Amino acid sequence: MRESKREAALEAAKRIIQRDGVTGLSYEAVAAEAGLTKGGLLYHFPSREDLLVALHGHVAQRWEQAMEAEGGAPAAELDRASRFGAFVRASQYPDRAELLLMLEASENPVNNAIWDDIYHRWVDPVPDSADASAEEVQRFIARLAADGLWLYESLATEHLDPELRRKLADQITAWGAPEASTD
Amino acid sequence: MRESKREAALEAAKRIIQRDGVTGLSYEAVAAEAGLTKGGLLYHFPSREDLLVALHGHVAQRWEQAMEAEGGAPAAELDRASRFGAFVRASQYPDRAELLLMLEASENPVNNAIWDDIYHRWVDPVPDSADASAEEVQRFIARLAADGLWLYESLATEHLDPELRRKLADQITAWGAPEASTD
DNA sequence: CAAACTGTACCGAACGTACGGTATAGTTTG
DNA sequence: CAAACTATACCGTACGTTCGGTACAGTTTG
Repeated sequence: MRESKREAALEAAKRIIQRDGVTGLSYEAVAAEAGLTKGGLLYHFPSREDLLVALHGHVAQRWEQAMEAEGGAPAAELDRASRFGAFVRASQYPDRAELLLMLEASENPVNNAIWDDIYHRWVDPVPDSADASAEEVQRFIARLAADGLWLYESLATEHLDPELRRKLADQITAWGAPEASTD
Repeated sequence: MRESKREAALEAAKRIIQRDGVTGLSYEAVAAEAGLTKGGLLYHFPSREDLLVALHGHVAQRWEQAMEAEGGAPAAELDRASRFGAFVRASQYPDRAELLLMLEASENPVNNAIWDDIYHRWVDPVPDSADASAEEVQRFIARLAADGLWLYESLATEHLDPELRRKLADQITAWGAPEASTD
């Protein structure tokens, strides 16, 4: 048991957030869920803030791992089309905890940076409004559609039919990679 | 005639949620913001749950009013293209409180119904996966892109350039209404 | 007509509990 | 041995909720 229930605590914290939202995240709840005591938790995370920061890192890392699994490689090793394809495919399987945490992060620069880093690795920067070509606009809209799919699946009580979901992902991917123009 | 502070309290609650999230919504905070006392608030909203339900209704109504303003008429009086156009244009100006509340609602059937009603009035139903035509898929993706735009503007620290934002909205609207251009 | 009564809209203080955090002493495990 | 815990007790505060009271407009009734 040496070397830590820390990971277990973070996984438990993630489950609690999925179930009860960020408000439900208390030391006692996490301790009960993870099978350790409040004292043990406080040993790893001296304050609730510390727990939250660690949780952002943990969940964000899992998200990037999911995209890497879809793409078969880290972002840096993929061309733009494959990178975007992995991003879109991963958007089919959202995690409620991700959405809740990203929202929570949007008001906190430190946590926001955690998510921003990953975003910057996987999606193109926002085009300049002045010299935005039709193609750039189309690619950005495809990215927004992927975000929309992700949001939809996060919020909707009833998930989309897997077949339709795949159709949507394929079409969004196609629109996001006009021509075979790689980097 | 003595003025009801009920409406003022709901507006105050909305501001508090925008600023501090749902967690920040306490009787004391709302009372201070709305200029009445905790006791007075309790008179109108006997429990925190009651306050939240009323707030969902209030904010959702404001959202629909924004879409009606964009479309120039209630959803029922608009054809599909104009309806979707109003939906997309309204998506350019998101309200952080809306996102937070929609998220909160997604776990509560009563509150969820409030938002669902409006959604059903303004966007097409999800296509059947079996007989989904390419056009239906395209329209649904356009709707997802509008949601993505809305999410982006809700979360991003830096808002999009208004010119680019308009370009995006126009293009999304065009994709959402293939073969028919009513403007 | 006025006194009594009713309902609505609040105020203000208090209560109980949950929670974040502290403290500390003991126990397992690599 | 030291890191990684367990177990228990405690403190202060924030918050939801209860409750008794106030002010006043309108309605009823002797």
